[in-house]
Amino acid sequence: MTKKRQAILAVLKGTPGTLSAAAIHTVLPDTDLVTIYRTLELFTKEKLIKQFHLTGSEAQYEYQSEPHHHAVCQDCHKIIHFSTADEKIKQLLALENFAISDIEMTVRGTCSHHKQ
Amino acid sequence: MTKKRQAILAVLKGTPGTLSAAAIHTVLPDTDLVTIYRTLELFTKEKLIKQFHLTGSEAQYEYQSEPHHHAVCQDCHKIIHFSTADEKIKQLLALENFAISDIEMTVRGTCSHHKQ
DNA sequence: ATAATACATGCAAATCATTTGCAATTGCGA
DNA sequence: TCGCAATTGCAAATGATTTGCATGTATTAT
Repeated sequence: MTKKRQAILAVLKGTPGTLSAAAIHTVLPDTDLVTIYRTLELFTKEKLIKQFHLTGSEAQYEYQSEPHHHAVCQDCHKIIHFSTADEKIKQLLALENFAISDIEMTVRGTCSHHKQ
Repeated sequence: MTKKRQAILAVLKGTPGTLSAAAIHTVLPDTDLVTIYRTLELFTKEKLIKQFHLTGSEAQYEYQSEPHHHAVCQDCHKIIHFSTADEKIKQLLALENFAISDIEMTVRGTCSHHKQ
C-alpha cells in the first residue's frame, strides 16, 4: 500500500456517495488518471471498494461500508442511496420524492462455466 | 416504423436473451451500426425495449416481455435471467450452480430535482 | 551499502463503445 | 409529381478505459 494508493482510498473513505475515476483525479491532480484506474481495479478485486455501472458513461466507485442500493434519476443522474430492501423501497423513496419507473436487480457471482 | 427498424425489433423479439448493438449488427450487416444505435435509443425511450449496463463495456438490450432480473457471471460474463425476487433468488440460482457474491439493485426513475 | 529484482507510476498512444455532423436518400403528404 | 421532413450511411469526433513502454521507487539478497 503506497502513499498514492492510501490517498485514493482516503478520498473514497471520506466521500459519502460514489466517485468516478475522473472525480478522484480532480481531488488528487498529482496522481495520474491511469494510476487511479489501476488502483481502482486493484481495490475492486480486493473487495476494498465496489464498482458500479449505473449509467452508460463513467463507472462509479465507493468504499464498501454498509451494503446498500442505489436509485438513479433518469434526468439529472442524481444518485440516492438506500439500504432497506423489498416493499419498503417504494415508501422510502417516496419520502425523497423519487418517482420509481423501474426496479432492476443485478446479481453478481460465478456460474458453473468452469468445472475445473 | 421503417423496414430497418422493424428488422431490428424483430431480432430483439426473436432473441431470448440480451443483445448488444454490435451483436445486432452482425445479424443485420446491411444496417449501419450508427442506425442501430439510434434505433435502440429510440426504442428504449419508447419503452419498447430495455437497456442494461451490466458490465463496463457494451450496453445490452432486450425486448420488454416479462419483467425479470439478471445474474452476471464475473468470470465468463454469462447472463442468467430469472424472474422471482426476494429470498427465493438464492435457491433459484443455486439450481443453476451460480455462486452469488453480491446482489445489487438499481432503481430508475425521477427525483425531485425539477419542481417546474 | 550495493547490486539485482520486482513493483508502481507517468506519459503517450491505442482501443472500445458510442455520439455527432453532414450529405445523400428515402418516403410520404399536399 | 414536387417538396419537406425524417431516415440512413459514412466519416470523424468524443469519452472512458486500457496498454506499452520507459522511468522511478522500493525491497531483498549479497
